[in-house]
Amino acid sequence: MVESSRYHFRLVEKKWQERWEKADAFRVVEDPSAPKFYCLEMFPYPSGNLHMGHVRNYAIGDVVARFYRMNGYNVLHPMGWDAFGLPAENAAIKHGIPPAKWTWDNIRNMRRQLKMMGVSYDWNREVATCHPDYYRWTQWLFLQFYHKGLAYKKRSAVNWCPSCATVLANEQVIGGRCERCDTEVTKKDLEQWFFRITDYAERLLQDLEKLSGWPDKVKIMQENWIGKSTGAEIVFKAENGKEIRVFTTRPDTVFGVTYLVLAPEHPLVQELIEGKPGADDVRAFIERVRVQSEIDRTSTEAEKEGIFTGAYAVNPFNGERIPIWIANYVLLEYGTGAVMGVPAHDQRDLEFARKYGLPVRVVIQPFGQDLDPETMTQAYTEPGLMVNSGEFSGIDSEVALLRIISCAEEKGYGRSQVNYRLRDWLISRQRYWGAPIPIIYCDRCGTVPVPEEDLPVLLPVDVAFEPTGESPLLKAEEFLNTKCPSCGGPARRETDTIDTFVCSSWYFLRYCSPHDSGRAFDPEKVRYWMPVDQYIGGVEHAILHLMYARFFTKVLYDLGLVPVDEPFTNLLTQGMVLKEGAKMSKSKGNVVSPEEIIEHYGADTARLFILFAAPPERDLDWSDQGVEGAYRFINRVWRLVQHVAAVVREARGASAGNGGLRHEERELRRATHRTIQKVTEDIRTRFNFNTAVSSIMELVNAMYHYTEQVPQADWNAAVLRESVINLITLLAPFTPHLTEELWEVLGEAGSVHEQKWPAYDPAALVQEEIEIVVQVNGRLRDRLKVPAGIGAKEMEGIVLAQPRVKEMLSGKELVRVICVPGRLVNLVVREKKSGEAR
RNA sequence: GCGGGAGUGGCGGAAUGGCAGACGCGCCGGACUUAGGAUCCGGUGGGUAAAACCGUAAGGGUUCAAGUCCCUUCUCCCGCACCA
Repeated sequence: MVESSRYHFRLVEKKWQERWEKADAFRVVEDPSAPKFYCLEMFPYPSGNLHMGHVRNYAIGDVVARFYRMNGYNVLHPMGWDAFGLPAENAAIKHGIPPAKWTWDNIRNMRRQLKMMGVSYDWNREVATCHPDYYRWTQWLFLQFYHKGLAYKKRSAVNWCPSCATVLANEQVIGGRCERCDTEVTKKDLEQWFFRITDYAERLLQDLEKLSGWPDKVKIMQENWIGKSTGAEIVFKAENGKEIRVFTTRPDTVFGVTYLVLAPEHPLVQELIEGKPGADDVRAFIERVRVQSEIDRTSTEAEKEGIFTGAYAVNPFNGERIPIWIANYVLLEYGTGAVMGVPAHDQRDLEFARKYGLPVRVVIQPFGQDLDPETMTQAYTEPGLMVNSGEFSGIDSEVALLRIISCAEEKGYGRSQVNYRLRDWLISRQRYWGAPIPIIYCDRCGTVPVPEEDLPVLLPVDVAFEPTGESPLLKAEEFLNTKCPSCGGPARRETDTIDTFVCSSWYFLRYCSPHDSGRAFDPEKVRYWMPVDQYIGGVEHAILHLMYARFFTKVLYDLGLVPVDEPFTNLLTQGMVLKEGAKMSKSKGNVVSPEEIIEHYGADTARLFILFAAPPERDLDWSDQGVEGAYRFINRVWRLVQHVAAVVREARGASAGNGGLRHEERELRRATHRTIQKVTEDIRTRFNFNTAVSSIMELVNAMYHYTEQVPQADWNAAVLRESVINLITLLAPFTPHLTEELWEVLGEAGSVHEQKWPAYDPAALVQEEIEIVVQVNGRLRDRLKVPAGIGAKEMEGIVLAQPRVKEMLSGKELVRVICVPGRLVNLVVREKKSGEAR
């Protein structure tokens, strides 16, 4: 083997990155004559440096993009920056760098790192959400929502992160804590802007069915998040005449109601307790619950606490007078903020009733069993026979449920009702580094949207942006004070900025026409490129980003702005990159820096390792030794090609056929074409890059085997050439620099990345002889070479004729023979019983 | 608690119901070499002298045949979590 054949990855990677850039190799334009493929990876927040999760995400995306490009698709593969957000402000506060500078510096560095990876992006389409050319259109979209009545302002108790000093959307509260900084979230009463995503709850739920290319896991998470429940709203009347609406999924249990419970914040509570003897105690209770943290309040383990208000209501179904309580476990935000207590048929209610000595009444009996309301400890929640329920007694509860709703509708004290857990999307943020909400407040005209021609509402520079809980823009006088677009009088701008999830809800549309200065996106180009054919990113966005992007797409579809109502046809959610079984983090000190790895081993090695180490959906444990392995493999390929390069170059134009080949060459051809088949299927149908790479490794092993076994003078140049050319082509999406260099080494024309993806030759896969397995009672007993393509009967004949098989069968009775053509023969035998022989 | 996913060599991981452990790492041996932490070749689940046999979290079942299908249990991970 040639000695001086070390692969100089540094020189090679740099060389090709420069050439690709110079040639604008991955630029793409609409081409109606070619099938399109939109390959998109979630764009990163420009935190300053790529991390291994990015490397994984973008390595996967690049294989997909390159694969489809080689398969004749016109591939859109863009990259950009989710560039507004809190870290820029926090860094600015800490280091005294303006957020804009910090962000743009980070973008520059991460762009450089991405280019080091050799990812095939069309950099002409790069977008950054913090650029006025971009956020102008984010603001424009806000206005479209506003005009459609989908953006509105309301006062309510909202989630507040004391550390970030801003409000959070419901989705951004994870287990009572801030999604970003893990601080415990509190409630604050504020007037805020919302998007009416609940109007789309049903469609967001229904259309999950269209997403056959999404993992079930993600769809289930969204389904749970939307949280549809069907039931009824029933109106109880309080003694003071006020209506108390309750939502229930079990209207069939309405005759079992023995009390009502309101959320402590329920607007009716104050007037209900007015003048009642225990009013002060109730007020004290409410105060106590209010200061309870969200976590304490909503934890399943938390003690259910309540207090009687002193007031009563009437059950419209049976006229019964029932006490009205308030309790910490009833949430104002869900349903109507009031529930009916049916202790016999709801576990929570039962526990509450037992604690406070409230009566328990059974109204549904299980078939063939008697419930004792005095002693039961488990609520009965299944269907059964209606009892104690007036005219509905004696019928099946599932039937009664519907009749009770009809009855309520007729008499006007209830109706069927669908309720969702999904809340409207709170998009105001009391922070600086975001797109200003394009709204102006005028004393005379009220809330006035900024006219479209006045966009963008520019974010002022030189603002003191320390988080105070109020928007820093309040202190920017020049920004704040403006003229009313309607009457020209003095007016104030809205000072809150837009949640960054809004910015990332439409970036995939902007990529279609990133430089269009007259509109958010060009409908014709969107029509050509959308929807995204393959979206790739972390599962942590399963709810937040992916649901918001779906919502945006649906709204824009309804506005006639885009032709699709789902943005992402196929979704791949990659697993995390771990080190020693734990998430990489600075505090654990187990962070592996992509840039260092690339400098030490090269981008191809980093990419290959990360694709080979685990299937993409699974978590991947970073292994330094595994990286070494990938590095070795790349050098092994390099040496192999160097070794055969002269012969392969000579053989240009020769075509390999099956005729007249010796055994070793037929085997090599077979290995080549089997690999083409395997790699193609692994990439296209399952994204199993790990097994695709392993099969390429097998091909390399087979080629080494050939060059060792057959003396160089006897090498079949055509067969060898076929192998090498295919090897390089198959490997091209994984290790683009190495393969491009080898392509040149072999003197091939053009770029390997412009080659047509190979198709396998079925004839090359044909074997004359195959090995089959002989089993006796399912246990492996022998292996046997038989001619390929023979049928079951012939196989059976050959096997039974084997001396070894005859020996194994002696003294036994052959009961049955199972033949799986091409695979195995299983002989089912049993001991001959002495009596029945012959 | 509810919902989802996963348990396979020393490790990462392969296996349309049909040879468990492909490929890689690690380890062992050989070759080449002044040298090898480079490279090439071979071996490598346990067990045995060799077989037999035992092995895919545990237990049961279906089947000629189960890592794969069904039931029960355990463990771990993820999501939701008083949702009325």
